[in-house]
Amino acid sequence: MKISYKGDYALKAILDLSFYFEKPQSVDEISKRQDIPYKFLEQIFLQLKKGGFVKSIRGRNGGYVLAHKPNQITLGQIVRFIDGPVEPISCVFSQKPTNCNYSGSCVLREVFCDIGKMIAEKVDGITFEDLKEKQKKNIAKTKKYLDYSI
Amino acid sequence: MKISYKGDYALKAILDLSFYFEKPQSVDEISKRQDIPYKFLEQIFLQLKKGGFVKSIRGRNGGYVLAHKPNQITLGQIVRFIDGPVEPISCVFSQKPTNCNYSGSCVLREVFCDIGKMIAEKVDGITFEDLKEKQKKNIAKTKKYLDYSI
DNA sequence: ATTATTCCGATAGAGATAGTAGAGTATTTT
DNA sequence: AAAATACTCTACTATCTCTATCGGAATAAT
Repeated sequence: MKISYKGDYALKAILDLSFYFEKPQSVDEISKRQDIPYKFLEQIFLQLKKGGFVKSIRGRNGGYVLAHKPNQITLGQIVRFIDGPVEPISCVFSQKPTNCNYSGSCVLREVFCDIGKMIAEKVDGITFEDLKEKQKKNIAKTKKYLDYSI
Repeated sequence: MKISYKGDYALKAILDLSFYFEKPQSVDEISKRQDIPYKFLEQIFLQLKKGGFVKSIRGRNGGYVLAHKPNQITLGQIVRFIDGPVEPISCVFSQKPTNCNYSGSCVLREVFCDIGKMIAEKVDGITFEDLKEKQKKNIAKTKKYLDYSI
């Protein structure tokens, strides 16, 4: 698993929307709040919409909202959608027969398979509701004021 | 962590050498045994040599040998050397201050930090001695199976 | 001298990454 | 009706990384 800028931005965007479940947020607002290049974020949202993660409201006062509740979207779903499989090497998930000499018994493959499972368990076990709640707590702890009106 | 072909080849090469600790193996032999493009493997060995993982013997009957015993080389060392940090995102390991809005309390960073630690623990806890022994056992099993099938 | 081998620098095509540009469409407000 | 806001869509670019490949020089054994 390697998170690209695009993936990172997508996660931040979804997390941002999680704080405003019902109210559409414009690309411009999110771009500024999360410090993401506007035009890049535009593209990312189009992709996230195609993936069924967000819905758009066009026209003035429009923007994006989550297509599902934050507790129904996992970190893993977004990561996989944007950056592909979370496994560290293709032989773990590809359909093609491995070209290892000891294909059936490749010890390296076994290790990476284990690691892939560990990662998957982690990212599939975290929802954006979890992240949102955790962020709220973190913010309370650091006593930082934030303009999240909920 | 994302393992490239180069990284995969490097791991296979080191594992291969682990079976012949004292006897130099030529790039040609390893290239054939592990099904790795010859010229690519040449480059990889030069890099591994620079990194102090292998030693070379030039000229006829030359080749490469491990610079240390297999139990003193970990999977993590090679992966990091060839493919860089095992952490899934740069904000986890980079020195630069994060450009998160909530830098001190970025929940995404926390998650990826956790994952990075999990991966590091795993790859740093496995030596090529471990892999070698495991492979031996796997081969024995396969052989047994083959004997039965005859 | 011949052969086997490492050493080294250059090149190249394909694809990914991280954007940028600009015109078009939909909706609301005035 | 017009203006303002905001999403939609296609295309483009510049840089980098990945995965090699090529040709030859240096070294050592026979």
